[in-house]
Amino acid sequence: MEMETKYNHQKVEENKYNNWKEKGYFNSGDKNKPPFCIVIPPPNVTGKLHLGHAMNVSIQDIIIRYKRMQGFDCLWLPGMDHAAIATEAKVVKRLKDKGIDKYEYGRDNFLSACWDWTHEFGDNIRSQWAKMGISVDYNKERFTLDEGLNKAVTKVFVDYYNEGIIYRGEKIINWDPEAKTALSNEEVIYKDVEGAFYHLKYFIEGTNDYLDVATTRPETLFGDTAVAVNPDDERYKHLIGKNVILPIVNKAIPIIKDEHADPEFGTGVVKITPAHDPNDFEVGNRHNLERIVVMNPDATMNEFAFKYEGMTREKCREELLKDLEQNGLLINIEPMTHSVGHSERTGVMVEPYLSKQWFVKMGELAKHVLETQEKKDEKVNFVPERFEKILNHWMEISYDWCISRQLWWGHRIPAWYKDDEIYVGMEAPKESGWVQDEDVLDTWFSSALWPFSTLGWPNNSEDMARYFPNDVLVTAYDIIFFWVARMVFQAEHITGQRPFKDCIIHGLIRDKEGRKMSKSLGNGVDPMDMIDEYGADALRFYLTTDVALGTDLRFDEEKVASTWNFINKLWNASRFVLLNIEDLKEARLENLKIADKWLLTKYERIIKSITKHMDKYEFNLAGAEIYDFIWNDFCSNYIEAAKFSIDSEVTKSVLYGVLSGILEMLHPFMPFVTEEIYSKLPFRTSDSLMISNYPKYEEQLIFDNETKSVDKIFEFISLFRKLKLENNIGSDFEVITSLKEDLILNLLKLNDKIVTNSKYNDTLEVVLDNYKIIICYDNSSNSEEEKNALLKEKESLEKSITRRENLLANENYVVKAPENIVNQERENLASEKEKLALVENRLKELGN
RNA sequence: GGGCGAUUAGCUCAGUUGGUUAGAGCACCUGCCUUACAAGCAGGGGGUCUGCGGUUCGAGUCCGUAAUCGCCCACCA
Repeated sequence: MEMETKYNHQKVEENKYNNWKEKGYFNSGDKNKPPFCIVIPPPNVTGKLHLGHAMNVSIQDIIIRYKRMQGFDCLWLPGMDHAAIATEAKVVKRLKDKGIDKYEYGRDNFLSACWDWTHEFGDNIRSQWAKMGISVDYNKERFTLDEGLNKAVTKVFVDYYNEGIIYRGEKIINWDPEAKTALSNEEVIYKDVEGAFYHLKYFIEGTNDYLDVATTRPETLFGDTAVAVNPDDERYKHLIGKNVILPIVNKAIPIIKDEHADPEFGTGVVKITPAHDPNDFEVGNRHNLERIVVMNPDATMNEFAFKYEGMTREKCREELLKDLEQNGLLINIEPMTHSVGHSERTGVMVEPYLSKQWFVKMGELAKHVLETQEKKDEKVNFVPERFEKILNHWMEISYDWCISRQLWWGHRIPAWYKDDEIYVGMEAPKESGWVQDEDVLDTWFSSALWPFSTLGWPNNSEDMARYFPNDVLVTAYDIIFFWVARMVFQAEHITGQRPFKDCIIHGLIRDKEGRKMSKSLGNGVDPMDMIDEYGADALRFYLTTDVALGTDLRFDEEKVASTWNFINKLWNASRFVLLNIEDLKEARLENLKIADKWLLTKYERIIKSITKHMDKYEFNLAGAEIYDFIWNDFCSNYIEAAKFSIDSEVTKSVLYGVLSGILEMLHPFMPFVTEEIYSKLPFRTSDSLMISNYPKYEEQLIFDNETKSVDKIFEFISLFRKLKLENNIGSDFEVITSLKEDLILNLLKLNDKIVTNSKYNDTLEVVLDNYKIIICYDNSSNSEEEKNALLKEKESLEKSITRRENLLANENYVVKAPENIVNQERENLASEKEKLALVENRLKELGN
């Protein structure tokens, strides 16, 4: 048995993962066990995993390993997301760097470049998963763009089309001029920007009067087809029905009345650009206004912008303002901050843009979810519960979902056109002349089907029957809108069931100052660096136990280091145990002494409590309790005591039993080091800790009375040490005591210090309940310090006694509080009174 | 404008259904190389739980209210 004195995480974590994998421990499918299933939130194949992923997969692995050890047939299904727009952007850039233009390259070549990218980054992600130690079943790995998922996506599209849930329509959508595609509302991020309110003169036709029209986007005026005033706005009532002359364009457009114009806002007059603003689009519908698109897909101005054609929207604004000013049409510029939508992926300003796209009609789907969430046994249970509100809120406000994307990397829309006809189906129409829609689907459309498409749906697969609905989904709260909401309504409409029973929501990882980690701030931390430095076990334990679920974590490397210390502690405690039980053949919990009973009781209680926490996904609490148990109960108390009886079979058996249990309890959190230590046990029940059993609570190993008295003994030991230290008593002392407890005499190293008559004159009594030791020492220089310590203690005891006496004198308290609480209070009062008496005695001896 | 969360020790965070004198890690102070671990051991100091009001025998915990910070959603011509 050899173990380094210092825990070497690199050595310990090496080679274990592949061994587990090769032995098939990650595989699912044992029909003799009850099923348990989690599907991984598929990471984008765009890059490498960050700390958020590390936290996300750590939580899942903890749950899966815990359930596996409890005898479930666990399927943790891995996979990745093709991430349509994100990946496409990366591949476009990669090609561009090589001097290749996407459109010249062509669709087929481009897609093959995307697949190359996918394989490359897929391998990368898999190797990072391996470093994290996550026990996913690679036999079931899926990709959101693989054949089976494509079939699922197509079927859903076709069915929805036939049900009238999916439709094609011309609407204002969010347009990303960089990626040249439509976006959903969720993919738009609003940022406050310093802009301006440009006040322009719209002359009233045939007069020298003008309306002051304020706009933040003057360049869209080429698409103006009206100006609107509020019907109740007295200032403008007389103008309704007249025309204004559109500046620069010199075209007459009507002044209309519409509720959309807010008399309180700006000048109360609003220009109406139906093709470039969602509100104006609605106004246009109400008044049958023409829709004029004035920009090209790349957000340069088109032919409707006359001489500005070809300019970017920014350049156009600049030039236009100059011209307006020269013509005396610019009244003033009023600086203002307003919020402007930006593309989540490319970061460019989103253009509200009139365009023909495919949409999912949300009304009924959302309503169904809201109804299901009312049903206790059918709803998705959020942990923490408060996040359910986010789901419900999304369902309440949901507008139709724009699902078509003008991209190539993704599921191609199964619609074909021939003249004015549309065909939607699983296969292309047989006749010639049909042309397939060029567009692909929003990446979230396919990931919304993930909980069941990965299990073989729409085929009637065994996996589908066995593992759906999934038991748990784990994700961060920022993804509820994007993904969770869509999985829920898709599953409930398509399968009639919730996608998963429990939805566990964790927080985001920030830097130490609480800022988001980002490339531009340079404050990102690579989980792989942390693993190199402290090991995956330390990182996993830290990420999953430092904060409660749902709360953001401020990443602090020092805490990872301190988790490493904890593992080092476990390592060394194990080293002690293993070095001393090498010859143990079997563990027999017989002839237990009180210290053994004490530890076993604590141990059983920990099992009970940890199990409860694990079942409620309270990993932070489970972590804190096991940490405290190992460090304090097991190491500081039991092992220290065990040193004095290390040759006894009982001690060895208890050390073996409790250490094994500790390894089992800790294994889901830190699989590597626990497996390493487990492999060094003199005998074990299973080849690997991974497939051994999670400890079960055993009532017969609870010894309440012994535990109470040993607790008292440890309390007494602490008191002894404290008083000895407070009174500056070094090693020159003797004791007078009738105590026989080995625990006390051994741990305090008093065996050779017991006398009946001491050579020292000064004494210090250490008393707690029935335990009493008189320390004899030379106090010539210390009496003042002892006196001060005693006075301090006296004061605090008196304070506490008064508090308790008042409490117990309160009849309401005695009558209404539970009996055990009151009794406890009485006991404490009595014991404090005893202590006080002793303190006062001693003070008298010292001459007070 | 609507909603959610947070506010507890110097820092980062726990704190179950209200119940002894509110906990941990790190940092700090004192004393220790005690043969598992000095990345350790034995002790210690440090908090009127953001303010105010209420319910209760009893409030960090429940209710109301105010403040500060953060996030989400909506609006922003």
